[in-house]
Amino acid sequence: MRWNLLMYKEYKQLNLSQTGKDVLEFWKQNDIFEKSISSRPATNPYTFYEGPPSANGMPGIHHVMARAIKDIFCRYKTIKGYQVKRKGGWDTHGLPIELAVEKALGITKDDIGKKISVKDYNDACRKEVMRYTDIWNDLTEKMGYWVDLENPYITYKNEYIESLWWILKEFHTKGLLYKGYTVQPYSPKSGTGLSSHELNQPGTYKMVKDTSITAQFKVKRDKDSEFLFENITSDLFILAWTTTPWTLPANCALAVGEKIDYVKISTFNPYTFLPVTVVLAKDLVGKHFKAEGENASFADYKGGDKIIPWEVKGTYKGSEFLGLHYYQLMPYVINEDLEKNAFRVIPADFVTTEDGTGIVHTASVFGSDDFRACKENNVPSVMVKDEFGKDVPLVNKQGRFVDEVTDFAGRYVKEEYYSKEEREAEGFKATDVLISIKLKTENKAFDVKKYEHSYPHSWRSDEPILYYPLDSWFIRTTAVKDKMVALNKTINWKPESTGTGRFGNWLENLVDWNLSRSRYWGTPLPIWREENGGEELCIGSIADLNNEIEKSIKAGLMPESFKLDDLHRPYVDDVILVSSTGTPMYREPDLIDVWFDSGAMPYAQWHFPFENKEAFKNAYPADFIAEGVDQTRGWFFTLHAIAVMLSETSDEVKAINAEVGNGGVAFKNVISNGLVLDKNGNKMSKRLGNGVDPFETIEKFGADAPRWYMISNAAPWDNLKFNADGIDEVRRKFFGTLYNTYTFFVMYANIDKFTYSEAEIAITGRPEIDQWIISLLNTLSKEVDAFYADFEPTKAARAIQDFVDAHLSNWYVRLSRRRFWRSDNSDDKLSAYQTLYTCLTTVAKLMSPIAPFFAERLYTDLNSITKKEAFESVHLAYFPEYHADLVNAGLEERMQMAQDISSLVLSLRKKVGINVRQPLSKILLPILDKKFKGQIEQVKDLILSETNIKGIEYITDTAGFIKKKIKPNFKALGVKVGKDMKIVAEAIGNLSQDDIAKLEDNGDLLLPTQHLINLTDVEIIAEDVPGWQVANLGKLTVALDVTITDELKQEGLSREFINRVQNLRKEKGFEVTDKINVRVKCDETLWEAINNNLSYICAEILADTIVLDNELTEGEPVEIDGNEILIAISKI
RNA sequence: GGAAAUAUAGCUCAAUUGGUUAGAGCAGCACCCUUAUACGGUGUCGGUUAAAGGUUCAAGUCCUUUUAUUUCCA
Repeated sequence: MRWNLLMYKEYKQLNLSQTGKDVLEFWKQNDIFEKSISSRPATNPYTFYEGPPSANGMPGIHHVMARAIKDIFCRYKTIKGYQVKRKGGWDTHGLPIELAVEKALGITKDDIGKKISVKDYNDACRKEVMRYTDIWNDLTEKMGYWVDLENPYITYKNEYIESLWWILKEFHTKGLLYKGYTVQPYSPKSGTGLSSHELNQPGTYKMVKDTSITAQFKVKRDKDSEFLFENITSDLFILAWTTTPWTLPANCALAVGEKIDYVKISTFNPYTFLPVTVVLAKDLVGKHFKAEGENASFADYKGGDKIIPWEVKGTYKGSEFLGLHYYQLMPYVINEDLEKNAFRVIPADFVTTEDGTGIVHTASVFGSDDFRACKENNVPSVMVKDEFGKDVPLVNKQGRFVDEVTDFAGRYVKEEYYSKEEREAEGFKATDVLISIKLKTENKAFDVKKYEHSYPHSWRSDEPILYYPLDSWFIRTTAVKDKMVALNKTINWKPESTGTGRFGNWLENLVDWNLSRSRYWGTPLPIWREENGGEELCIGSIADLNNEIEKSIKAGLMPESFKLDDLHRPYVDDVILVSSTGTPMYREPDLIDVWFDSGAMPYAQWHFPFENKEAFKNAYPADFIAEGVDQTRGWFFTLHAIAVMLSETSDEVKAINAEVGNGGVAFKNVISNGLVLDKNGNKMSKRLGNGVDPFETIEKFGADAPRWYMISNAAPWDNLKFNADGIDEVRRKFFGTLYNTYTFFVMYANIDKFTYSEAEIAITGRPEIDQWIISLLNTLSKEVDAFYADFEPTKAARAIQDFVDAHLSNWYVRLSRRRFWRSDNSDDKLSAYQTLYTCLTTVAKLMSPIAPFFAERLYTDLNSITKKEAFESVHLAYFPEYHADLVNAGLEERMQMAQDISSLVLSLRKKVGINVRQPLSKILLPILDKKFKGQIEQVKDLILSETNIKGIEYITDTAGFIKKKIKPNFKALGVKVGKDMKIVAEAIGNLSQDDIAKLEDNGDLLLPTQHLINLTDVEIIAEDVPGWQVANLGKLTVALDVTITDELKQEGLSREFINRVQNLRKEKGFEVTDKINVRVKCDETLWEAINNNLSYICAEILADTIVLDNELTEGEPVEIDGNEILIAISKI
């Protein structure tokens, strides 16, 4: 490596991995991240919220993706001049952590408090939760994600919890926090609920044989149901099937599918032999009726006959039944509310016609679907009052019927809950069987049989679980539903569909937020209650709590020495408060949903409102957040819900919202990014072993290439199929090209000692090609700015990549190379340096949000020599300004023409087999319109040098030389002729060369179809020049003169010779500035060619002399035009 | 079962928002260029735009139904 302080750094090769490490060190040594914040005015904040990761698992490559997106916009806003503080955070509570600890300690949930104290358990959780912190921090650093890791918020800290309590208290005060129940899997034996995680344990579901009943629900005859009684004489029943007959006393509704077809059938009850008419799903008739009985004689039927006659009396849609009332099947419990609002038909989306009758018996308290359906339709539950006057279900917590169910009082509802002896005793019958017998005799059962199905069992006791209503604390989110929906519409979602669809629909169907979790490691619910549930106190701060504790101590309920240092369980459970009447109040034992922890981070990260009110105000709400789409109902929801509710309940938040002009949202812009799949589109998982290790990837490619690959390949919200080959492609194509461009620049800049110390040459005074690339560069800056601002990083990356590859490297540098070689220090050369320098530094800035390392290296390598800007880092610089006056559309257009024409000429050369080193005399260009010639003349030199052609001739069609083609412009014509398009298009296609000429002369033409068309309705191109080699692209047509004169031939040979000498120079390792002498042994034809172009050749190869030496023996043998020659070169 | 996303060349993506011969890159093949040594150029190979139906003068694009993959919820 040649390197001194005054020279630009040159590298042997592109090594992004090493670059990453070097730049990281540079950032660390110079506190660049801190400076990127401190150098921006605090009065111009841009707020980003970091969704806290949980550090109890290893990070994967998808974390690199998600965090790259966050990083991009933070860096972008920084170089746009905003102060972007980003506080890191850790999500530290929750089930995954508890499970990991249970696994590590070899215990189950049941052992907590027994084999291990809650204290020891929680200490283990506290340790576990930060287990991978170092690895996460390492990744954060290596991937270049700038976030404040020094002062993160941690959700288990007392201050954090205190903020959560404050929020809960605000909600509680306004009646938005209440105790209700949900139906959950419950094990009567162990007396606990089972989490969905526990239900997903292997072996939970087992095949069992249960008694199933198809029950007859008698329809009340009234004006709503009258239509159903048409043409029948018997009583009318709805058939509903259940595998849990014990839930029938609690029946409160029947659910139908609105789109399902149902039939009404007259027949006889098989147990009572009474005539009945029943309703069931059309598709299930075959399961309940024998084909032989259809339309059999009703008169001939005798009770007990095997074949029971039946007849279809009508067909209905489920929707027609909605609102029908029926008589309560087992009327043990009844009250006014039930009388009025229960025992009716409701719609439900879970009804199918796979089993049963297509009508579902619904007992709201014993099924979660049932519960939801009843709630949605405002059907009250069948409940009884307990000793405290509280509503409880018909089955108690031991799994026995309550006294009100007189016939079965005290009986276990499930056979399995009885002991083995009891079940084997003489005359024992399961409760389900007893219920069946009762219903049969009462003409309420249509069918009873054993049914085998899969049913969940408790992994603890191995007995079937019950779905059972359990106490839970809820946040009344439904109270602010409309506001949440309205405010969601003010949020900018990327992509939009997640906001309107997934999130919007979720809000439309909002239910109250179940906050309760029966665990140990989490934020405790700060609610204390009297034992009978009478008085209730919600604590909103540590001070409040201490106050209450003091009262309690005075009342003698707690020891004087008591002091609470940790708000977690078990300590907080030792707190017993005193009610206004002097009775003890105990804490509600639940923890709260961890999602509340993270959703409250805007407030709790600052310990608001206890501290940092200013900091909070300056960072509320977030301008931008980004997480995976799986957070839609997670973090995105909880942030939104808490923010909207606080905007309604909290005076402090209201005041701040008013001050900062916030309508009540927690975030204004949100990207929900997609998943990272493996290269075959499969989900990455530990089991399949197809995960990609982010550390290995970064070690191999550095962080920039993977970041650029992930961002440029697919929009963030599309799933990404991660393929390491794609990273390599990005490295070669984009970074490789940019690196080459830099290398090219510094190679000559170092030779010429270009340090941008000369005065700036006015852009308008620079050559056409410089003005062109500067024009494109400005257009690019504007586009990229708009893309970033619109949260479209993919479009930004693609635009930058296209500029670097197609325009900067393969056109600008390619055509400007000779300007850098010239040994004089003309303005032209200076222009070239200044222009390329500007392009490189500008590109560095534009790409810096996505590829922060390489951009840094590129920028600082250049800027540290020129000192053009005072910034020590590209991330401290500012986004390139857009100069509209430097954008020249006409210039861009004619340069595009030059590129197209060159490409056409090269393709013609290829077609006729004349390579580019052989000069040709001219090309012919048909003139398209008035400005065409002027445009081409300005870029003529570029075309000629690129294609090695001597001249351009323009031709017009006056000689009838050119054959033209005419095409309809459908877009323009469509508006004009509409339905006649077909005939018009055909007529235009049939126009003769003369007609076309007339149209061109007059500006319009009347078609045979009587439509008047003008020049804007069609596109006319010169298609062919008969007798010439011709190529077309769009409107452009190029004809090539393929005649090779002797003079051209000699020139061609000279260029071949130059090429061979240059190859030799390179082989011998000469510097590009070394001068040489050349001796050559060749035939006369070649020598004549060399001699005739001697000065040109010498200049090209930096030779002082070229001599013919037919005695030459050393030298290198090379081949030119089929002849072997010898060339010997030597440095002077 | 509900909601959402996606489906275009072997692979990764475009297609000016409805305008007529659906384009790039990669991979493959052939040739070429280069004092930027692997970036590039020219050509070649590759498509019933997931399927079916509809609206329209005109559909990859709009509508309906279906299929596949994925996610979230139940």
